[in-house]
This record gives sequence, C-alpha cells and structure tokens, in this order.
Amino acid sequence: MAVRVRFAPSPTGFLHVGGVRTALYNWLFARHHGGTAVLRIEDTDTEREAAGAIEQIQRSLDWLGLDFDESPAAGGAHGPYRQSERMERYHGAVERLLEAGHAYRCYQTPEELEAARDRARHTDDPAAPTRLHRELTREQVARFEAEGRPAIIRFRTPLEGETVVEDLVRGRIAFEHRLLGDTVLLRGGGAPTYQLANPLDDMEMGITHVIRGEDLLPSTPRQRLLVEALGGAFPQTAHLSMILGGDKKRLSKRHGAASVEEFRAAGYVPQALVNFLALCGWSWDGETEIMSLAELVERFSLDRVNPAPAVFDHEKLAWMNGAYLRALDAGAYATALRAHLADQASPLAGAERLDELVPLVQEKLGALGEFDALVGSLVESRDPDPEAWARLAQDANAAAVLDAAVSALTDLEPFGAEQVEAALRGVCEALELKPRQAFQPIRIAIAGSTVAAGLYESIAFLGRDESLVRLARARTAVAG
RNA sequence: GGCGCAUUCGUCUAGGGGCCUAGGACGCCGCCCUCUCACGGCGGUAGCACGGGUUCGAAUCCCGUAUGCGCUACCA
Repeated sequence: MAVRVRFAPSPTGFLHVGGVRTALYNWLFARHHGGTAVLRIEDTDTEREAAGAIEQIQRSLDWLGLDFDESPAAGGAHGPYRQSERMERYHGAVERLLEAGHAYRCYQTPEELEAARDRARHTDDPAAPTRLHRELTREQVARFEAEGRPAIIRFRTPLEGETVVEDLVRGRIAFEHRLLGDTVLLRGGGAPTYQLANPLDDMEMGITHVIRGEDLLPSTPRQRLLVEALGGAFPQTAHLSMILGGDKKRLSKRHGAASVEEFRAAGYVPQALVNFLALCGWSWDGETEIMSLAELVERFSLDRVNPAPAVFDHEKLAWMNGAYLRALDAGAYATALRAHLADQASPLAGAERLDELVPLVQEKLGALGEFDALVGSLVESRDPDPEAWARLAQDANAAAVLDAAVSALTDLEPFGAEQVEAALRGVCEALELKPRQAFQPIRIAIAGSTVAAGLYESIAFLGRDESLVRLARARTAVAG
C-alpha cells in the first residue's frame, strides 16, 4: 500500500522546532517510500487560532524545502485540507456514531463535570465523571432538553478490555479501556474536538502512518476505538519523543530561539536546521552527521528513531550552521548572504561589492546574521567601538604605528591585499614591533573594532583613500 | 493521585549478550597555526541512574526503585 503521511499543525503561532522535526520526519518517511506527504491545518479551536499562522507555517515549510504534495495551498484529491472547511464530515460521522449507539448526548455542565472530576480524582475510577450521562433515561433526557441545556456528544468507550497499540518507535503498549473515559466528540457549540476531527480526517484522507509527538500517545487508543467504530482502518503510529530545553522542560520561548522564523532571521541556512533536527532523535550510523536532504531521504527509517527525549542543543546547531556556511562556494555564499540581508531588510542589502567581502567573512561567520557586526563598518562608515577606541588611545605604539602605516600606504601601487601585507610587515620591521603589536592599532583604525576580518584584505577592500582617512581619524585620537 | 513513555560523557548519539579497557559529534581544556576573531590540525576531559535477578558472560534481557517528561480539557 502506498504510504500517505500527514503533518497536522494547529495554527496557534509560528512553526516551532518540535513541529519542524515532526514535519521533517513525516516528509522524509514519505519521500523515502515514494509516498505522499499531506499538510493539514487543524483549526477546530477558533479561540486559539493566531492570525496569519497558516501562511506563516507554509512559508516556514517552503523555506526549509519541505514540499507537501497535498495542502491548503497546493490542493489535492482528499481536500479540503483545513478542518474548518470539513465541518459537515464531522457532523456526519457523529450522526452515524449516534445511530449505531457508539456515541451519546451528555448534558453535564462544565461546572458539574469539574466538581465530579475533583471528587473522582483519587478513587479507583478517575474516568467515571465522563460517563455520568452514558445511560440516561428518556425522562432524564426530556427534562434536560426542556431546561434548554446544551448537549455535547461523547464516545461510548468500552468499559472492559484494553486496546493494544503497536507503535513503530515504542513497540507494544496496552491501554485499559476503563481508564480512558468517554471522549468528547462535539462541544457544546457543535464544534468538533481534536479527538474526533483528527482521526476521522486521517481515515478519510487515507493516511497510512501517523508520525507525531509523544504527547499524543495517550490519545491513540481512543482514536483507534473511534475509527474502528466508524468501520475504518487505523493507521500505523510512530510517536516521537519531545524536544526539551536545557532545563529538561518542554522547549519554549524561554529557552531562546525556537521558531523557524527566528533561526531564519539570525542567518541560519535551512539545510543546517533540517540536518540538525533530523539528528535530533534519529541517526544513520552514529558517526555521520552532515547529510544532505537527498541523503536523509535515502537513509531515513523509523526503526532508527530514538524513543528518548532530546535536549535541543543551540551550540551544536550553531556549529553545524557554520559548517554549512563554510562549505558553500563563493557564488552560493554571496547569493545566500544577499538573500538574508534583503530578507532582514538590512541597510547593507543593496550594497555593491558584497561579493568581494565573501572571502573575508566566510570562515568566520557561524550565521549570516553576524555579517553586519564583522564587516558592516567596511561597507558604510560607522562610529568605532568606544572600548576599542579607548584602547587605541592607551597604546604607546599607536602614534608611531599609525604614522608609519600612512606613509607605507600612501604611494603603494598596486593597492592589493598582498602589497598591503608587504607594506605593513615593513612597518613592523622598521619599528621593531611584532605584528600583533603593530597591527592592533591599525585594525582599530580601519575596522573600528578589535575583532574584525583580515587586515590586509580589509584595507584593500576599502581602498587607499578611505584607508588613509580612517588612519588619520585614528591618529587624532592618539596623543603624541 | 492514576495511566503512559523514557533513562549511555554537560548535550546529541552509536551500541540490540562476548568485537566495549563503551565509539563518533558539539561543548569544554591544553598545544600548534596565527594580524584580532574565527577556521584548521593534534591531544585531553567526561558516561552505561540505582538495586536485584537471568547467563559461563549484561550498557545490552527480566523485575523493582528512583528520577524526568507526557496525558489525565467542551486545547491540540
């Protein structure tokens, strides 16, 4: 049977790294098996929906290179792909369940339910409060209806036996029916719950494998029971572990960047994020770390997915991003850099000669977002770093070095990095200073900072006139 | 409280009875390279949660304990 998987986020905000990992594993599994990847938006809870979230999710997936075959944007034969557009199907299914006796109307008010739940919490039947209206008499129903009480629809979960789930990642897991309780299918206002909409859509969309977070593991048996009551085939499941923050709590905003948009803004490349997340809970041979999307597709398998939770390691991601950046050829690097600067509306975005800066920064940047800090001052005039400027003033050699540098560069011809190096080395010899002593004041003069790109290349990039202007400006800040 | 999942260096992981005096990677430390910062090279640090079994032999299998996380919603 052809593989069909789905990624089914609810549009409550930006796409999170945990969500990306889920999307990625689904996508890799589909591509590996030549199957179909479906993107379905679970927007049954209008209360929690965030404006623009659907577009945002789609945009993030596009950026990551995860193309879903069927989606709200791309359409497909099993649509619509937004649950808010599938309401009649949920109600139809509920009608069938009601008729077959698999579901029933429950008239409990939220307050009644909560009170009962508090009482039952420490008993040996904590799920009891959910089935209080399971066997209402005709008279009781009539009375509730007469009172005008709204009804919710609950699933009639078997009271005995158990449901066994054969999870592809975790193996065999048994759940006692008695502890499940009667799941709410339709809310008071008639809106479907996740527990109804999600498995029904999977069924109607022909989903063969459900790959999702471990937090959904406990709802698997009730969804399975529901699908079977509807006469459908329940898909295979693979429950992925959670991604945690450094404190072992579920990853969230508190732990720093966690959304795709944030990594994008910081200048991460999508391949690095994808590669890193692929390795967050899965491995190929335990040794190979850098893998292209194509290699991941070829190598991915659910039986190598690790069931244990993983802490999200920003540092390793940063390293990997730098590795990807360094591996780019100059042209690709320039393209990525321009795209990033434009994307972030940087004032440097339109600058000419950016390509010339690539060799100066490529091996130094861990993320494209660091570009501005490293060489922004070469592209446009900036105020120097006050701390560096203060150090310049303190430097006993600064005056002599700056003067010597000016005379060494004034008539230098041609004005290339190699010639600049020779000239500056001459300055060192003449003053009997080590390069590290002599170059620091020059660096501060040229770049306005103690941390910068290569000195000779920077000077060559600036050109003679601008270099001399900067040296002169620094000279005025130095006594003597 | 109940149910479920998980537990190998600080972190991501390899390991599925003898190949393990536990391998790789990030981080960290040291050295080298060096015009700063990086890159790169070399070396080092650090781990099988605990307790019982099973077995000639256990990181690997079983049981228990502990700890963490998830679920226990008219959220998903």
